[in-house]
Amino acid sequence: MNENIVIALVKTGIVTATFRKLEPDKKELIYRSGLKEFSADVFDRVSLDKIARAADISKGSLIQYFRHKENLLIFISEIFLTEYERYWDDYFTREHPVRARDRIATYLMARFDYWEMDRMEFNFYIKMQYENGINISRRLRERIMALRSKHTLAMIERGIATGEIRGDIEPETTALIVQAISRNLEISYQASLGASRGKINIKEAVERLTTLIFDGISA
Amino acid sequence: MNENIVIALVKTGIVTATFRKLEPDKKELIYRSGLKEFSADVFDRVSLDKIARAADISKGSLIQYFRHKENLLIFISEIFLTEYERYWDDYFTREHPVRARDRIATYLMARFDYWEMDRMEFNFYIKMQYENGINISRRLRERIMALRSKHTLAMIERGIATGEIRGDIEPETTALIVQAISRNLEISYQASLGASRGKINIKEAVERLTTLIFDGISA
Amino acid sequence: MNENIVIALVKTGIVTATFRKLEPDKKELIYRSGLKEFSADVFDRVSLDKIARAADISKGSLIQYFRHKENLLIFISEIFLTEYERYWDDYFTREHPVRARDRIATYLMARFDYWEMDRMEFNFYIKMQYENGINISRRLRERIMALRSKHTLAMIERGIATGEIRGDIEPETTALIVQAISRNLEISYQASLGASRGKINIKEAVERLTTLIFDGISA
Amino acid sequence: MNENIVIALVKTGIVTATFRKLEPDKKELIYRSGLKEFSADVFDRVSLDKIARAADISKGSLIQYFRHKENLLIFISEIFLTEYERYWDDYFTREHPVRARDRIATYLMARFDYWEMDRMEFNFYIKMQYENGINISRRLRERIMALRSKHTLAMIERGIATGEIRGDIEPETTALIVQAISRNLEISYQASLGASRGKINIKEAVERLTTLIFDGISA
DNA sequence: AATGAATGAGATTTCATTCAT
DNA sequence: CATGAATGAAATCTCATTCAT
Repeated sequence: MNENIVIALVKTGIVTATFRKLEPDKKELIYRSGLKEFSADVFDRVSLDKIARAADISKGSLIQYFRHKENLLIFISEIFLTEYERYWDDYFTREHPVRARDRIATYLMARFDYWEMDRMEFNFYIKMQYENGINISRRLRERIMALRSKHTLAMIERGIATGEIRGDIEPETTALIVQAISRNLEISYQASLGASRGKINIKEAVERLTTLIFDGISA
Repeated sequence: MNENIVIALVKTGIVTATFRKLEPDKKELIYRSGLKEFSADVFDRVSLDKIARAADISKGSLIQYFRHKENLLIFISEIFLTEYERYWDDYFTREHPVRARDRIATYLMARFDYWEMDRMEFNFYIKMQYENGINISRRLRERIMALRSKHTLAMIERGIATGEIRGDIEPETTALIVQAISRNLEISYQASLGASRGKINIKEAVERLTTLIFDGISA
Repeated sequence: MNENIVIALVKTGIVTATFRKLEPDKKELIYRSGLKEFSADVFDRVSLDKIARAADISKGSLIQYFRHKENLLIFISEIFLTEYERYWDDYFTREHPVRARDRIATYLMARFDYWEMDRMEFNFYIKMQYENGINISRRLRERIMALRSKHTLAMIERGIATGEIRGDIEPETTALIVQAISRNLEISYQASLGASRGKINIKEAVERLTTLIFDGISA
Repeated sequence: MNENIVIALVKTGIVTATFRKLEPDKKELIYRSGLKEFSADVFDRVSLDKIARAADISKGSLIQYFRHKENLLIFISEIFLTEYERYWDDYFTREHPVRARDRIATYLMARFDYWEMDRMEFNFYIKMQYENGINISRRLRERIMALRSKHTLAMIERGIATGEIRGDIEPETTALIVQAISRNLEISYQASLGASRGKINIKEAVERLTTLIFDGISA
């Protein structure tokens, strides 16, 4: 767990100094326990009792660390988002395929690679897509969306610059296509995880979709 | 309100015979009142009290008609879905543009026309996109998705038959592109309703997106 | 219990219509149970659980009748005050001694007669003298004080008019003497109830004090 | 802070030996911090956390010094009372007006002079007048009352001896008049501090009241 | 059949006190 | 001896569901 984030959260009053002083393992366990519960059900039905029990601490301690339920969710969202951002920072500093087409396909694959690393974070992400009535989740969604827009747009614009992607359409619209398809694929994928027909083959799907995105569906 | 659906719901125990005997107006009012509340907040935070008050019946009656909260949501979902299905049945029996490209653009526009007819149903639909922790909403989403897949697929296959749409890619994959983009547009549109920047111009967006879908993003 | 007060309280949202419809005995029992608990301890330490148990209803019902703890105390205060006011309205419409001195002595005695009728109400009154941190009790104190000021002042002014009471001092100041002494006597009396030395003999005390009030303590 | 009192409190187990060993400044600061909080709100709503923070010690230390919250209040009450007693011991050893009337007026004024010296102690005293549900405050009230009775009684009896105050009434009763009026004045005064109409002019009020006490309200 | 009063499970939150370091 | 983290009892309040009338 990124210590700097925790420090920042102490400053904004989301978590208490007491929490910060916990052993890293404990902090991590609390994060994981919360993540699990918030992945599994709607905000209102997540009970602090259960999270406390899973993290092997008392309800009183949990409330002492975060002061109230909302802060706990904010904390989890922040940790989640930080790790997510770092992953993409790493990703984009690395070298990538030169052809726009391959670059985008690789990016789409990487989206899934990330979730493969941590299934629970994926579930949390999906749940936050659905969660409503709580601003926290909306804010998280927007921040993730903004991050992705930034990346996608950069790729599109570079493609336009190299003459690989058409310039007669606003890059924002073109980016939207990529966004829509990847988001949809994610959700379908998650649904397929629980379904009987078996997992979607992501690699194949990404290849086919990239072809369609680039060449269009026209004959 | 479609009487046959009510009869079917009585059989499956979702609504009681007592409910069926109510005057059509009353049934309709109960449907609308529930729709409104379930559109406005998360399942857990919707209170039967409020719905009953809006429908001008007692909480006791409400529970007597549906036995419990979940059944009320199932009932609403079923009515909602039935109307939705009928709309599309009507739509596809009517004559439509001959070019595949226009046919799909017209279809996308019709998706929004539907919501324009009844804003509350749109809100309910969107909320159900987000609602989770309740299987009902998942089932509703899947059924809507299946319905759309069926329609999209039919259009795609006809396009392949007429040689307008490429046949080298599975029609399911091609359909997925259309699905993803339209779903994304819906959600962006709903977000834009509440935002300050003003409503998205649906007609223009649909045209641009159709172009991209058909011709691809390649230069 | 005065039905009109309950109606008025329903209008201001202090009690619910449901409460109003209860049988008089039940309402009375709830009043008495609350009175008892609020007499016995500070607001924060009074538990709804205990009151509910004493009134032989569920905690849920109690909250349904009053919505929250504060309202319950307001309700009790209002009923208490209404009865108190009615007592004094009755008292002052009756005929009273003609000499100012006797009139005031009789009034002071009546103050104790009232409490003798209902010991629990007396305890509640005393507790409200002490309760703090809650505006309700302050308001109650002020209203009782205002009522007494009105009465005392009227008697003083009449005494001045008949030439029995000195006119060189503002009637408000003179009234203050009577107020201070009666209030003090009340509190001493209540303390003596629990003490070992035995109850104060109110009649004698009132006579002696009236003499001093009128003639002064000078030799 | 009077060391002897602390020693006595150690013996009765109200404070621990550890506390006694603290530097005088620290002890004083703890006293003041507690005084402030207990002046400001009801016992139950005073939090040890806040007192500890104000006294710049840990909550753990606070509890180690006093073992529990009640003891802290007892400690504060004792210190408060000791200072109060010493003030009056000093006061009565000094020379005072020879006329009974002036002696009593001077005494009443001195009551307010005391509070002027330390507004927070005054607030504490007033709060203790109102606090209930805690025996400590009752005991404190009784002891203050007893102290005052003693003083007042002495003045009354001396007045009787010099023939200035009537002897046909028990001195206790006569003393009660003085007590009642001064207590009432104190409470009115404190209320006037927070009110908009401005502070009561104590000197004038005392003069008017003394006149009434001595000469009576008769014309 | 309609009503709405009664219920009680369940959730969050506060904070004195215990206790390990 | 000082510290402050951990605890858990207790309290209010919400609301779906039961059930008597």
